[in-house]
Amino acid sequence: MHNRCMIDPRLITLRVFGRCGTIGATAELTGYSPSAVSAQLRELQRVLGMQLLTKDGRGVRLTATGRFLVAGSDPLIAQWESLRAAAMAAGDQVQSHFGLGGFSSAAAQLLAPLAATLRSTHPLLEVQVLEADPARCFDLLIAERIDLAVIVAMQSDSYGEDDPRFEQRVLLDDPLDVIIPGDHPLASRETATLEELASEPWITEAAGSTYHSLFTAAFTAVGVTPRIAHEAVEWETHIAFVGAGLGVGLLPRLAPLHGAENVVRLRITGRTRPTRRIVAAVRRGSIASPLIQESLNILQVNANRILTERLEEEDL
Amino acid sequence: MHNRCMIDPRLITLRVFGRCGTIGATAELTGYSPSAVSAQLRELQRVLGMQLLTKDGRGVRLTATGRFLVAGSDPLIAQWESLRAAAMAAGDQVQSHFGLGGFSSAAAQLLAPLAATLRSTHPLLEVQVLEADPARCFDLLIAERIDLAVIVAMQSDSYGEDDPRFEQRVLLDDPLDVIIPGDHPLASRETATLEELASEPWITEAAGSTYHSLFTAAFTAVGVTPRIAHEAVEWETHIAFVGAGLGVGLLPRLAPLHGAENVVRLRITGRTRPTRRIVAAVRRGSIASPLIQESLNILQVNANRILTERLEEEDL
DNA sequence: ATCGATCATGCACCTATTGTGCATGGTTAT
DNA sequence: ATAACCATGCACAATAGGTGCATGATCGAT
Repeated sequence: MHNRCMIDPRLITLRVFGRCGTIGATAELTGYSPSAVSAQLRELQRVLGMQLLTKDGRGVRLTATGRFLVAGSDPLIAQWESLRAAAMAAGDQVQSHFGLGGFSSAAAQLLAPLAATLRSTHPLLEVQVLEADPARCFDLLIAERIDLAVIVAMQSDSYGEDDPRFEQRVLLDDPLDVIIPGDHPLASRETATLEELASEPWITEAAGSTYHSLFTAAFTAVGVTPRIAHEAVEWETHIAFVGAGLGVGLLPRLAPLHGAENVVRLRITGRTRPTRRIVAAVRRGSIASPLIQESLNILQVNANRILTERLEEEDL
Repeated sequence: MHNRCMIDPRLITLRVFGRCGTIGATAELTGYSPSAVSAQLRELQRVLGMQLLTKDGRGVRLTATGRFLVAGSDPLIAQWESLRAAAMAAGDQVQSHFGLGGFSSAAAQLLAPLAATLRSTHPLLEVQVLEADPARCFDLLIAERIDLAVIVAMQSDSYGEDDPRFEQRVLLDDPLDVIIPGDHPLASRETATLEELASEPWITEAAGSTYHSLFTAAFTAVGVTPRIAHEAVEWETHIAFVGAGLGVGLLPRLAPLHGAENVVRLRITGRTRPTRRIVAAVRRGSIASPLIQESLNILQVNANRILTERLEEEDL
């Protein structure tokens, strides 16, 4: 649990606190107890001779100095990651621990094979996979719990493409299919357009969730406002709802149907073909690390394999 | 003893090892025991998954990866120092520990007043002064045992003016006087030239010492080769030798005669007036720190005071 | 060759840093 | 007013990290 190193772990903790703003959340994210986080930050202030935190209501918040330190530590972390990566590459060596993070369908389709491959090619490397949603993946990267995350890119998120803390690389654009009940008028079709389905009752995630913004973006692009009938979190649930005839929904191509009863998957055609962009994210500077490079290659190969399999599928 | 922070202390230890090449010397310099240094470096290799050391005869030496890491850590350290300095300045705060280093006459004339001033202006700052020769001062800076050093600049040394690990600032040029026995024919003079004293038996430090290079440089500048009769380490000893009539010697203006018997101090005039340049050195990046800035100002004020007192003296 | 010096390292042991779990006190929302 | 939440202090436990000494390996000098 304590594989952080080189940069004082208490500074890492401070950075995490800088993100989530409360001791409790910091503890949850870092894997420490709240008392430990509190003690760490107190000790950090003592050793640096800086006041970093102030009481604020029932919580605490960063002082100006604290915010300054958090922001200024970005290049420091990046520099270290970069140095480590270069040293690894120069010495043709590989670290002993490697943390991966990703959301469910990516974890199943991309992360699992990656972990398996790494496990066989580097027998004495302990690979750890954490399933987490994209936002949490970024937090886990900051907390140095994981070293590489596979996530869906989100424009609406607080982590921009050019965040100084991360480097990102597109792996694949995963199209969204539409799933409809088997007894739906369009069920015998192969493809459909969003316009054709505009008046259907839709099943989506709760507002603010990972895919909701993708959902709304897709429909605003075609200029219609879908009627949201039901909300579900897991794809399993989406599928079940559709199977029960409650409505229609979007399902990423990567998410398998598992031969669900009474559910048909249709490709979306027409002007707007919504996709989710799946990217790999690492801490800035670490991208040159041999292990990261190897992982990215494996991911890319898998992503390409998936894409070509789809093409062959379509050729049938 | 363990005020190092933020950058993993084991990396600091590795850097020190990179300089002195042996575990024992590293231990001496860092203040750890040899076992501790050995264990630290072993642990560092484990946690980084890199092989940094190799057996070499009865000792160990850095691998290519190790050297790479040591060299590459320079900017990392500088970046941290810079960040800390900026945060300190931004928050108008001051660290809790401050280490000073310097050689004897600088320690007496410049460092002691500095420490006294800091002690009074920052009552809860613990100031530590280490007397050490210039080369060791640089090592102590690397080892993070001290934060600021007052040293004589040496062109022949392995630490150049532009070393990426340090920043240096000239405090004052301290002229070298000549000291001769009271019964010497020139004893009644106020000044002398090096040429006039070329044939005297000279007292100097051992070859390779801090001042020996200064000594030879002065005489090569005037084109004569002095006869070195005796060697002494401490100025006290130099003075005693001269007082005993064993020869003549050079003595920095900053080093006091303490009313020694039978010794006269003469200013050196003529084409070549040897001086030793006294500079302050800090770890790169830390120069913006408020405490460092304040210290440098105090040092500069003291240096200027010394210079003006000399001018007034000469006016008499 | 032999002996002594020099180095690094392993081991037993000790210390103090740093973690957890629980209780407490202050602060906000219902 | 009461409940929920948040940070923190304290007793206690684990463990990282230190010292000192003994050991083994290598080199230089006699």
